Amino acid sequence: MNALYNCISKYYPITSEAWKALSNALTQIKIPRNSFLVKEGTVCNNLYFLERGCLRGYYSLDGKEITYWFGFEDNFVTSFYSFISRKPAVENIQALEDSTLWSISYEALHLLFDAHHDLERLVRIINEQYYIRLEERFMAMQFKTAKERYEQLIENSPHILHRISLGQTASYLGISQETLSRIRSQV
Amino acid sequence: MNALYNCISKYYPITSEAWKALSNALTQIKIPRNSFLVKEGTVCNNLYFLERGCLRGYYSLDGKEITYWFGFEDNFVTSFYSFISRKPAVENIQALEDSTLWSISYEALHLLFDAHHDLERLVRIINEQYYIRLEERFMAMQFKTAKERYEQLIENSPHILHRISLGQTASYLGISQETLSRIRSQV
DNA sequence: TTCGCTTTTTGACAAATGTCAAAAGAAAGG
DNA sequence: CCTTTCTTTTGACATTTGTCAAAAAGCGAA
Repeated sequence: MNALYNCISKYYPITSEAWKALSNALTQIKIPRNSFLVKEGTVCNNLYFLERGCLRGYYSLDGKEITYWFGFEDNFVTSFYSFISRKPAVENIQALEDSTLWSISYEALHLLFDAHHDLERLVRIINEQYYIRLEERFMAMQFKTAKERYEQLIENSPHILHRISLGQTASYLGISQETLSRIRSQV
Repeated sequence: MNALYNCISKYYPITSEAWKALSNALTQIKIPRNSFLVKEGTVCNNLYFLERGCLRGYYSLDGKEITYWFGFEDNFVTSFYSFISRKPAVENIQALEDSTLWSISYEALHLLFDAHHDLERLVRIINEQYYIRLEERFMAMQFKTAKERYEQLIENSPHILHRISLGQTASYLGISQETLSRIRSQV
């Protein structure tokens, strides 16, 4: 639980009462490689913190799997749309490695919000940071060529290249596996 | 100020004290067509609510203006990255029509957060909804063809087509004006 | 209406990327 | 060590989209 504490402290230092309440509400879960944390069509009722391992989020489109996200250590994870709107998820989240997470339910989290203004602030701040990251990715997707996006990935997230297969990385970049293979051989 | 009250009530009904405090912190501003609400290189110190008019956000890239966002009535507006991180904005926000907005400063907003848990919750919830919208646009950009994105725009935001020029709409969709013109003639 | 300006459309061609199929390479299990 | 399976690379070609230039259409002011 230390990793989580350190992680949230970087966003906003909550009081020790708030931390105590939060840690009491958390459950540790371990899932094996290839198993699912979220399945499309079901409501995602939990917010997770990924302590160890690696996950990917993907959509099914015309029989293909399109990866839109990877999660590594110290990432918060959920089907954001489903968790917030309480509607069935349209995407899957799957473990790419054996993974250890901490889990809190929607209900428990919102009870904590009522009791601890602190915690709601923490989540507001984390949300904002995740919004900014998404915005950056959106801009890159709209304005940059495949090659530029690949170079940006090397720059910003080199770990992806080591832990993720080419096909899934290509999907994440919004290009075909063959195109990524060719870009890579140019550099 | 009614429009704002109605708008936020749809997200989360705040107490009348919180509303009183909020409305006291707001300033009305009116800006003429073509003037700037945010200029790149400057820190955006305010969060705005657009009561009447129309705005666009754009980047300058290789001498071209790339529009990434339009705002209409009942939208919250700011350079999110700049407002949150307190760093200079990389984009511009410009009025496309004479516009009326309500403005609150970063400092005032955060003082209100301290005093009214309510208001912080409201903003958390609004942020979450805006996150979901961005996520949807991101998915469309990654997975859909220009034509599909255009059809989705007709479906979701037909008002854009009436109030925005073709060139700016094309930029918003991430395609060239010529391509959009050709797509339009096919349908 | 007519002139001048802006926006939209069209054509010709180039560049980027996708698709399909096959070959090469790497990894895992017996 | 060999076989099987999965991943990556390569080739040939199709499709999508971009770029540049010019024509056409729309629009406001005199």
